[in-house]
Amino acid sequence: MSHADDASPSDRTRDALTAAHLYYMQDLTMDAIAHELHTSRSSVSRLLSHARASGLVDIQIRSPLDAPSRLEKEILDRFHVTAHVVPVPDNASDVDRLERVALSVARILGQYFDSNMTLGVAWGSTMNAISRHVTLKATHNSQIVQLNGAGNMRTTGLAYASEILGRFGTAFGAHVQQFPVPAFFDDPATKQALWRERSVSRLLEIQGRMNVALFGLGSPFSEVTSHVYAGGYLDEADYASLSDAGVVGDVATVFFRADGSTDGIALNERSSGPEFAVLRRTPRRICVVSGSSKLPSLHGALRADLITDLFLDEGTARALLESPLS
Amino acid sequence: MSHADDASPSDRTRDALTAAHLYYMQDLTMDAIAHELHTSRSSVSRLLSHARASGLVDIQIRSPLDAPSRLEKEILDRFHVTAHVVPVPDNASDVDRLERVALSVARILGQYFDSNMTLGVAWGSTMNAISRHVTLKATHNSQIVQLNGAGNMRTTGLAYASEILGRFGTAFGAHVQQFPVPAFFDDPATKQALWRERSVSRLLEIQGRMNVALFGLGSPFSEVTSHVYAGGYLDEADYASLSDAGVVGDVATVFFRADGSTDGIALNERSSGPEFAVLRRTPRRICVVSGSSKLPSLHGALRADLITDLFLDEGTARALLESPLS
DNA sequence: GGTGCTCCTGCACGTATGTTCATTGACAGT
DNA sequence: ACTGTCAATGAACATACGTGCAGGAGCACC
Repeated sequence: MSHADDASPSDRTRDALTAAHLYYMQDLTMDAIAHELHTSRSSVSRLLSHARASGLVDIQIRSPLDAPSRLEKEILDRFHVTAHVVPVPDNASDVDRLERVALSVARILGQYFDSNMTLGVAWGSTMNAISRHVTLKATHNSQIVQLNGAGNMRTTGLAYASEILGRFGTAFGAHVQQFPVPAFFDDPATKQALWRERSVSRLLEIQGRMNVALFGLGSPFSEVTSHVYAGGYLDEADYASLSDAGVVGDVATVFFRADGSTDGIALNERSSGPEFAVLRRTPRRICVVSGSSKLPSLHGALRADLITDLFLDEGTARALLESPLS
Repeated sequence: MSHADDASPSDRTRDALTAAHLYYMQDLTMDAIAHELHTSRSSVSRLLSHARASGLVDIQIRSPLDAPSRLEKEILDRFHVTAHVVPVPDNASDVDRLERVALSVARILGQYFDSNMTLGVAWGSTMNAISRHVTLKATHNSQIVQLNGAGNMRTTGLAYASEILGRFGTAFGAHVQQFPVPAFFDDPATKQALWRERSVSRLLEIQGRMNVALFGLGSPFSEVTSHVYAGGYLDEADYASLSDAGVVGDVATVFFRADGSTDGIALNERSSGPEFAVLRRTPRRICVVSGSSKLPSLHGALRADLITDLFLDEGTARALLESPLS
């Protein structure tokens, strides 16, 4: 018996594709598919897993526009951002909350990002969680650009940031543009000088043209400190100066006050993050928040008009709406 | 215990939506969802069924553009239409074939049709099969327009056509425009006269502006006769004239020859179907074929440039490619 | 307040699906 | 040719899922 089985390269993909067709479009059982494909049921199960994991099958949830959740509608009315409330039980732990919001975002992100686009991503525990779940989606001529440096006194941060960026990059088949600078410079002058370097200014230009920005929120003075504040990026003096300036949070290591203002916050002069003016020029600015400890920060970010699309867990959404009018 | 259960109208939808989120975006098990929603696992199963059936959950299969099936690519190269090959085992019966192709089309149709659009549909066994499976998709300000009359010597055909059209209409929440005329007039003059009536010309205008046309193929001289030829629409003389004229098939009761031409086919003067010129002005023209008995007809339709998107079963696709160059 | 009706629920069962594990065959290095 | 590595397979098992069924809540009609 002469085997005609030339296991061509993307042969598995081809099979996965027809299996997916048969399963999702024709409602065949895996057993039946196994029979049609002359293989075992287990293999079909695996093929389908593969199909889902590699983005061949795309499952979307489309709210019948007349019925967005009450919370999402109210947030739109009051803050003028498109909210996506992620259902999470109130008794969930903070890590659960983060993980589940991140998973949801990762699944939906593909709807915002496509070929020929540039995605700016920050780093931090939120971004890290998201990056660990992004689902594959093939794109062409697209790139991921790092929004702010991750170096600090102990490390260049390259490994950490590159890990996050890399996951986005491979998921989308996109080119990754790293930003190998410290999160904060010691001397603003150094930043100015470096910003004039062609290698850096090239990257800044890419940032300036990005189509989608994805970021979490930092909240320096909340119980649960974010990655930035735990990682040795700031010293006591820095911290004090933030407190004095009335800072409530940051986006990509750029700080802001409760009213959304940033003027006169000294640390921003030394930050590697994008000026908010740049961010505001980005058509889609996706902010991911989980856990109500970041509420003050979120209020500031909303005031500062940094957000067009907001992902948050149910509890935080409720808390946001219960807080005083703004 | 005071029940706060005010079973609001679209409360079920709301629940279905969160259940879908939890299931498809967060990969929770139905058990876990049941727990979070304070209900039983079975109810969650039903909620999810509901979510899928009512189009809240949308499952798409996206071929990673670099790997369309070999057949689809070859068809594109040779005939310049986007083919969608539906995998069907070669030993499947003709009804199976039709049913499975129809199911696939029904599932994918939502990707072609949206709000503010007009969909023209023909009738016949293929259309009937598709209509029985169309999945819900909410649209606004859209309409379904009947392409050709269905009346014959025995019936107005209204019930039959309206059944088909109606299913599309309810699936998309679209307004249905029926076409209450016979499939074929006895006297061309009657047709001319009627075509000048405002009620009819209004409908013809709608046809002229449709965004998507959906139709099967008729093949008068194949073993398996289509609905048109079995239903008493044509008499012996008509049949003979078609044969004499070298007709190989029809689209919406408008006939054509193997080379795609229609000139001088007398019956067309009496047909209620849209002139091919009208059809060709329609941006998307989706043709559904199952079973290789319709191959000659398909060839003609391709020559006549009636098709932009072609759905067919695997066997027919192979047969199409094996036939002589065209 | 009954009666019949429909719709919804949770249980229990059988089936469909995911996953572990031992086996196999292909391949590269020696 | 031997051997270790690796990916892929199907059998067997454990789990998750769909659905028929009986009971109960709501509601209209007498």
